[in-house]
Amino acid sequence: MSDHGHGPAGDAWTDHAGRVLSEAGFRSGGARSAVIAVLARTPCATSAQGIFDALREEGRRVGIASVYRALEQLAALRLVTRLDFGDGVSRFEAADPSGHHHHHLVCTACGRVDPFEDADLERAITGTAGRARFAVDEHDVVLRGRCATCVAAG
Amino acid sequence: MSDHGHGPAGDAWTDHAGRVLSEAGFRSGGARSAVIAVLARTPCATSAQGIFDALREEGRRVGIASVYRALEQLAALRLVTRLDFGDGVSRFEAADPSGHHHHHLVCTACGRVDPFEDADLERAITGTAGRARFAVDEHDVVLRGRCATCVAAG
DNA sequence: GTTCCTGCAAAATTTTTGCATCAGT
DNA sequence: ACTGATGCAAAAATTTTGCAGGAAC
Repeated sequence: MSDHGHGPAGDAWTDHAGRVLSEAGFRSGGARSAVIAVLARTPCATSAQGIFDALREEGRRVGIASVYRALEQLAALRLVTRLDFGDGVSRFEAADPSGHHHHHLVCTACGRVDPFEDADLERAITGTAGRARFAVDEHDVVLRGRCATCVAAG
Repeated sequence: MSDHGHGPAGDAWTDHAGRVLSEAGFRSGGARSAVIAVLARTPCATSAQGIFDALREEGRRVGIASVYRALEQLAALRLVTRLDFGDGVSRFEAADPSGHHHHHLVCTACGRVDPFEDADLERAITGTAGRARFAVDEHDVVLRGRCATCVAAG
């Protein structure tokens, strides 16, 4: 693969995250940097356990508590988005500082998660949010169904 | 209150649920009936613990395991919708057999959850689902922000 | 009477917290 | 040096499972 190690966020996001963190008064520790590195190269929602496993595989000895702490801080600073697909595990992904984002298709048969983007849907949500009696500043959309592979498998 | 005890689903839903359950070969036990009764009169997403508490308050001695088991069965039969607002607690609400449904506004300040409906949004989702490479049969939308009360409170 | 349902307790899972130690500024 | 960051272990919170007794059919 020529695109090795580059997720949707990539190095630009890594740099951005470091900048925001230091401006917020956080120090640059090893565990959090490692979590950021994994998120930067992960294309879509991963769990805390998934990040922990990835770090262990590359020989990095981190405590899973540090992974959770890092994710919580990153989410508070809006550097990562927290997602819930209803399987009892929180998932996380790097958040583009421009606000550009995608939503998710979840296969109810195999658990596969695919990202998708849809401008019409975003427009509709913007309209809905404008009419709501809440000051909306975030939204999540999850579509559930069967992926092409599972449909083909019967 | 003149509308005492009637949620959005009400008695019609209670009857429908009983019918679907018996057709699916389930017996009519006390715990599950009690869970159904609570769901029928609850206007919007509640947690298993909330249902358990409601039952205890009315003097019904149910095990929380039975609540979870009932909810799982009802969800499998599509009689209830399972929701996740990202706070680590699964929530449930009666599902209208017609497919008519609403989505949710969640206040990030006080935790309040309000339902809303939006035909434009539904249309957009239908369009998105049609273009997806998944066979979509379900969707969830969560809008997060601050409710009027919390906005007013500063 | 058989099989499912229920309640209680125990277990499993995911996430959070306490604390001594290490590292960044 | 001071203070935040980290790893480990213990705790907390939510959900699931095992099992004996009771209820539905």
